[in-house]
Amino acid sequence: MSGFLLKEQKILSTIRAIPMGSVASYGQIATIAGLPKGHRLVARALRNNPDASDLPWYRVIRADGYSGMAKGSASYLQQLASLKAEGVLANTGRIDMKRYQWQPDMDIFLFRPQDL
DNA sequence: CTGATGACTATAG
DNA sequence: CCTATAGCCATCA
Repeated sequence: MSGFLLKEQKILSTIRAIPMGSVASYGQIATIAGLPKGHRLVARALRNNPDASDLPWYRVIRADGYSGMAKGSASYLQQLASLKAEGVLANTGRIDMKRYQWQPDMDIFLFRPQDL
């Protein structure tokens, strides 16, 4: 058994937590899953589970706001269609991360002077 | 063991 | 806006 499988489950769980109408970057998913340097693992986890049910894989995009899929591929087209259906895809074909990037309860990341 | 690869990213010019 | 580069880590030849 590889420890990677456990990480993979955490990654998939995190992706399942992305709310409708929001998107997350590979690096963001990795960080939330407890793998700050695991962006590559997120990509691998998705590649290993292309048909996992209950997995909104299309909400995972690149940090620059574009799809990571090969342009023109079936997955690429499906991802764009799904994102457009949720109303997060701009006419330019690029996602406005400032507006639609998933913002979970960030309290744990905020600077809290009273804790120092 | 070594080097290449990938549904990636941040930074620099 | 663009390209180049280093860093990343599991997997494969």
